[in-house]
Amino acid sequence: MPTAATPTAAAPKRSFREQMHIAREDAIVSAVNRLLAEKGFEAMTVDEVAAEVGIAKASLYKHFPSKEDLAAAAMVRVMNRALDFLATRDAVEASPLEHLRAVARWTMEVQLAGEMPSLPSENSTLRAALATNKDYVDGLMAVSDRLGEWILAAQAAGAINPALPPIAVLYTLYARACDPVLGFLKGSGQMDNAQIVDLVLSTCFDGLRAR
Amino acid sequence: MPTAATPTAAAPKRSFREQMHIAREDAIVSAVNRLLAEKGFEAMTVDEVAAEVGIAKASLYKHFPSKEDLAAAAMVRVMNRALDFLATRDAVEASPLEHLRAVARWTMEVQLAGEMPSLPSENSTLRAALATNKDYVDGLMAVSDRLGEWILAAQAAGAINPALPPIAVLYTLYARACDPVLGFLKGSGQMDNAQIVDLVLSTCFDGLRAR
DNA sequence: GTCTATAAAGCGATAGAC
DNA sequence: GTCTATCGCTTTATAGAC
Repeated sequence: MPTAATPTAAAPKRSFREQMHIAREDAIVSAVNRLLAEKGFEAMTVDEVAAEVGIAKASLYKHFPSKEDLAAAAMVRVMNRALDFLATRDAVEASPLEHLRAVARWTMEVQLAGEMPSLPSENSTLRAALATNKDYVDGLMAVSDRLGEWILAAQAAGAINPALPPIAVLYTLYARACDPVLGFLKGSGQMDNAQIVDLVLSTCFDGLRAR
Repeated sequence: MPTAATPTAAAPKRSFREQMHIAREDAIVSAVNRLLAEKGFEAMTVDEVAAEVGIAKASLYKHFPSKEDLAAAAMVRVMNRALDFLATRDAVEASPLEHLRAVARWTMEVQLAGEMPSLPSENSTLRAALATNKDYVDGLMAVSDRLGEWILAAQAAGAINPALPPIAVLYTLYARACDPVLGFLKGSGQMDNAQIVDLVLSTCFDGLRAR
C-alpha cells in the first residue's frame, strides 16, 4: 500500500522530509542570527546569508518570502531561547534578584558568543515586520511578563531599588543584552569573557558609584 | 584699487566667502548629524541629506568626497561639542563624581534632542574612516583623557567603585550616551525628558539594586 | 559651486529550467 | 526545492553645462 492513506507508513516518510526541511531552515536561521549580531539588519545582505548557508539565494526565498521575514525568524528564535532559559530557572532555588542577575548574565554570554542580534534602529523596516509578527510579539510579551514578576518581587523584597519604575528596570535589562560595552572591553584585549561579564553585571546592578 | 593686492580690501571679501562656505557646510553637517542620530549610517542616504539641506546631491560631493567623510565630519563636530562642554566644567566647583554625572547627563540630553549619532556597527565602513580621521581620533583621545582624570580622581576619593578598571568606567559612560533605554522610555510615553534622564542616570551610577 | 543627467555597482526579489 | 540568470530598483558617485 504505497499510498499516503496509511498513517503508520506515511507518517515516517513525511516526518523525515519535514525534519530535513526543519534542519535546513535552522541552518538558515542560525546564519541570519550570526550576521544580525555581527553587522545588523541593514548591513546584512541576502547574498551573504545564502553564501554562508551554502545554497542559492533563490532557494532562500522558497523558505522565507522576504529579508524581513528572514530576520524576524531569527529574532523569534532568540526569543524562544530566552523563554527556554527562563524555564530552566523555575527549577532553581533563588531569590528574584538572583534570577534577574542570572538572566542578565545569560544574555551577555549570548552576546559574547556572537549570537545576540543588535536591536534594529527605530525606523527600520524590520521594526514594522516584528511589530506585526505574532510569534515575536507573543514571545516578547511572555519574556516581559516573566521578568516583570521577578522585578516586582525583587522590589517588594527591597532587593531592587523600589524607586525605579518596573518598566525602566525591564528596559534596562533588555538594553544590557545588547550593551556595546562588552564589545569595547573585548576589543581592548585586556580581559577574558568571564571578567567582562562580571564587570558589566557589576555596573548594571551595583552602579558605577562605590557602595 | 579693486585688485586683490590690497590686504585690507581683499581680506574681508575672502572672509565673507569663507563664512558663507562654512555656514553651508555647517548646515550640511547638522543635517547629517540629525540623520545619523535618527537612522544610523547604513540607513542614511546621501539623497536624504541633500534633500534636507535643500541642495543638489552633486553639490554635497563638492564639499565632502564621500558618504563616510560626510558622516565623519558630523562625528567630529559631536566630539568637539563634547570638548566644549568639558571646558565649561573647568569653571565649575564640583567633585570628580559630580563632573562625571554632569557629563553623562549632558550626553543623555543631547540624545533626547535627537543629536547623538548612534555608534556604527563593528565592521561598518564608517568605522574604518573614523579610525583614520585625525580630527576624530584626536578629539576622542582628548575627551577620554579628560574623563580619565576625573575617573581616577573619583576612584581615589572612593566615590567611584575602585574595583572597576578605569577603562570599563570610561566605556560605560560612552555607551550610556547612546543608551537605547532613553528611546524605550520615551516611546512608552509615560515620562518627560527630565524624568527619563534622572532615571537612567540613577541606574547608571547607583545600579538597579537598592542601596 | 550649483545644477541636471547619468554612469556604475549593489541590492532585494523573481523567472524558468531541471 | 535547487539552481543559473536576470529583472527592477536604489544607491553612491561623477560628468559636464552654466
